[in-house]
Amino acid sequence: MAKNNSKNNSKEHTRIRIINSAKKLFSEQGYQKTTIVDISKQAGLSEAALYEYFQGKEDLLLTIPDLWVSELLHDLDEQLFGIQGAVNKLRKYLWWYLRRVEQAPLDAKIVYLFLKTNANFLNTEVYANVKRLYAYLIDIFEEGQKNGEMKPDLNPRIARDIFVGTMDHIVTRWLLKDMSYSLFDNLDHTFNLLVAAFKAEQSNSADYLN
Amino acid sequence: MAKNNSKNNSKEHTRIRIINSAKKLFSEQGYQKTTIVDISKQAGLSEAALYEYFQGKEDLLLTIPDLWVSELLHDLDEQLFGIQGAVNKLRKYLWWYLRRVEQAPLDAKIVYLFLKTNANFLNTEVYANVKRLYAYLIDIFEEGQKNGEMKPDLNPRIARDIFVGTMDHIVTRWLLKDMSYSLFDNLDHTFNLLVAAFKAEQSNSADYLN
DNA sequence: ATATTTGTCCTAATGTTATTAGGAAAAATA
DNA sequence: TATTTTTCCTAATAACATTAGGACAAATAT
Repeated sequence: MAKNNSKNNSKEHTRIRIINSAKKLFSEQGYQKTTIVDISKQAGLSEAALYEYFQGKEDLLLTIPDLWVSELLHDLDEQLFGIQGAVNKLRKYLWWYLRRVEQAPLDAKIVYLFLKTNANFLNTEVYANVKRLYAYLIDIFEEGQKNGEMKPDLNPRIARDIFVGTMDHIVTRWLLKDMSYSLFDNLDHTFNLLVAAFKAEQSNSADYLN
Repeated sequence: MAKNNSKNNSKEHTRIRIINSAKKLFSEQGYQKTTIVDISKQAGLSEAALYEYFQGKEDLLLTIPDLWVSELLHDLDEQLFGIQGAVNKLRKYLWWYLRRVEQAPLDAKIVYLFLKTNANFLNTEVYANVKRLYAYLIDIFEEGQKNGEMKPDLNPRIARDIFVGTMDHIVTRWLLKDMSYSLFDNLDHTFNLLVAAFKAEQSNSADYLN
């Protein structure tokens, strides 16, 4: 009844090989232009064998970002742990996220460029996790209101929209331009402008530290 | 040599019929799931006849937003004509753009959800026109700096990124949520936050009127 | 008016690609 | 050693984009 480890490992290993091949090809050539034959060749398998691991091309497309985003979600907790103040948390969030994108551009490309067009996107686990990732921001803005860092009449959801919209825009352009420059260029200036939008007018900046 | 009007008209009419059919089906079912047979049936033609009008499915996909965006570009000049001050222009830009999206949601859906995934997108006329559309914002921010409305050290390109990112985010979510609410909900609050990011600190708000 | 060219459309291929059938070989288990 | 399960393959099948080749009619030329 107990499964043999080596078998398990090799099965898992093959699965990972397929995922990596698909990731590479999707992000290089796009989803449509990548064929199942391409992917299976790259992974060293026949087409049919691939169907033992994935239900089909679409399933494969959805699996890739699923892994990435759920990993991000788990990491975020760790990253924000111990950071004091809403503005500091926001800053960490932005730098952390762009770093993760920089480190996994293939995953990011699939999420940003190919996923939204998929009719099932809204029903996927990825979408749910992306929402959770963004929901953190709402908590941060609410915290900022409580401690006086942020405007008292700030709508946290709208603040989130502005923050996420800007972040997504930066990432999307970087991906479309083939990652030909640093994501962190001018990021300080961008962040300062965003904070100016959210910050309380007469912010006694040390208030929340007491 | 001179062409008959009725013939010309019927040719043009058929072309438009095909475009409208494709627009409807692409935005309802997505690009991938829409077949050439679907489109040609909807337009009352055979598949082969469609190829007299368009080079193929991809050409059809690119033609639709091309028409829309170039129309937008032309309209924008008119809309901003006579509006005084950078903040007022920004406001008009935002309201105008979202209105146009509201009025042509099928075109918007194609631009926002299906176009970016296309490998040729960066080389299309649509992309060039979208860039021009967004470049207007840079002019507006520069004007705002000259007349003291905007922060003197504002980087106009970054301000544009924030503005466009927020706008695109609002539109994208609205499209993904099947246009089930008004694009203008909370728009005032959103706009005020954005302006707070860009505005000069001690803005003597009437300066630029002199 | 008749012949010829051009424009519009069709049915029937063709070729690519995702997916499935059916079974062989190997590995695990009894 | 026999049997079941896993993993993989070759060879269909089916959906679809695109093309061939020609019919028919409208426009134009003679």
